[in-house]
Amino acid sequence: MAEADVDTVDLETIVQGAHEKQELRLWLRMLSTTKLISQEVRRRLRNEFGATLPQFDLMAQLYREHSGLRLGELSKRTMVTNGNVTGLVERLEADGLVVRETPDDDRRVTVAKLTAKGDDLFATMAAAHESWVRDMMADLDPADVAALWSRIGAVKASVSNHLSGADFD
Amino acid sequence: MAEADVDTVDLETIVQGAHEKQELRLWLRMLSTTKLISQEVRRRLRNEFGATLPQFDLMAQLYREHSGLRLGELSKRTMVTNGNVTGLVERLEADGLVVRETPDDDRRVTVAKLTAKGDDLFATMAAAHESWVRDMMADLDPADVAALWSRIGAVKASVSNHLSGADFD
DNA sequence: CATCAATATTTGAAATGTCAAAGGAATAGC
DNA sequence: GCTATTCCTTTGACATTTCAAATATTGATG
Repeated sequence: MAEADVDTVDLETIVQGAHEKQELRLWLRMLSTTKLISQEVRRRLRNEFGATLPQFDLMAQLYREHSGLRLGELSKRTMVTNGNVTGLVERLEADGLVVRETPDDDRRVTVAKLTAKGDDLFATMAAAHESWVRDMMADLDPADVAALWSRIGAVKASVSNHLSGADFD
Repeated sequence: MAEADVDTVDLETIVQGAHEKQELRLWLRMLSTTKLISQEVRRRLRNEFGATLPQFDLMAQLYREHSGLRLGELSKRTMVTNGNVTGLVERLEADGLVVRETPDDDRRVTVAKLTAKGDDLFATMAAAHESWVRDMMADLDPADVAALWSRIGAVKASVSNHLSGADFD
C-alpha cells in the first residue's frame, strides 16, 4: 500500500497536535517490520542451510575477525548475553563450524574462531542473505533506503543517550 | 527538517555506486536499533512490573478487544506462533491477568480475555511504556519521527509483497 | 604470600521462540 | 449418518533469550 504522501506529516497529526504518540507509533512499526523480516530470514536460513539467525549473526562477527574473538567481545557485538554466547558457540562447535581456544597468557579467556568449514558456509549464507534482503526491499526507492539508514542512525543515537542501564553501541 | 547532512545520500555511496549493499545496511541498522530499544523496554517492564515484553504485547491486543480474542487471532496479531501463544496465555492466566473460555457454538476455539486485574495492570504499564519510548527518542525532531513512520511503512509493504511463506500483516 | 577485588566464562531456572506432529471438533460429500 | 477433510489448539523437541549466582583466573594490596 504505497501511500501517496509518504513524506508528509499527515493532517491528523498537525490538527490534533498528537505528537506525544508519534514516537510510540514509530516504535511499534519498527518492531513489527523487524519481526517480519527476521522471520523471513530465519525461515530461509533454516530451510536452505539448517542454520539459525543468531548463529548466522555470530558467525558474521567471526568472519571478519579471522583471528577469532573472545566470547565477551562476541557478546557485545551480537548484543547477546554472555550466557547465551556460551550455548551458541557450543552448538556451533559441535557442528564443526567453530573452534574454541584458551590462550596461555590469560586462561580466563575463551576465543572462538571459524573453522575452514565454517568460513565456507558463512560465505555462502552471507551471499544468499544479502540477496534475500535486497529482494524483500525491491519496491523501495534506493534514495529512500539511504535516507532511512541515516535517520535510523539518529534514532539509535538518541536511544543510546537515554538508556537506564549502562549499555550502548 | 532540521539537519545538514542526515538526509543526504553520502558521497561514499554515490562514488562507489554501492547501491547493492544499501538494503543490507538498512536491515542491519534496523535490527540493531530495534534490539536496543527492546532490551531497554524489557528491562524496565521486568524491573517495574515483573512483566515480559511478549506478555505486554499480548495484553495490548486483548486490551483493545474487550470481548476477547481467539488464540489463533492473537497469534496473528502478535506475530507469535500458535504453540507459543498457548504457553503465554497459560502463564498470564496463572497470574490472574487473563481468563480462557470455550464458546458453546464452537468448542474447538479458546478465547482469551483480560480480567479486571489484567485490564488495570495493562493500563498502567501502557502509560509507562509510552513515556519510556518518548524519552528514548527525545533527541529526535518530531517531523523526523513522522517521516520515519511513513517510510518504514513503505519498507513493511515491500517486504510483505516479497515473502516466500504465506504471511503478511 | 595470602587475600581481596576485578575480569571472563559457565551454569541454572524460567520464559520465549520455532517447527512438526497429534488431538479434538466442525463441516462437506457421499 | 459416516467418513474425509479442514480448522483450531495443544504438545513435544529443541534453540534462544534473560537474569542471577557460581566458578575460575588474574592482578593488586597488605
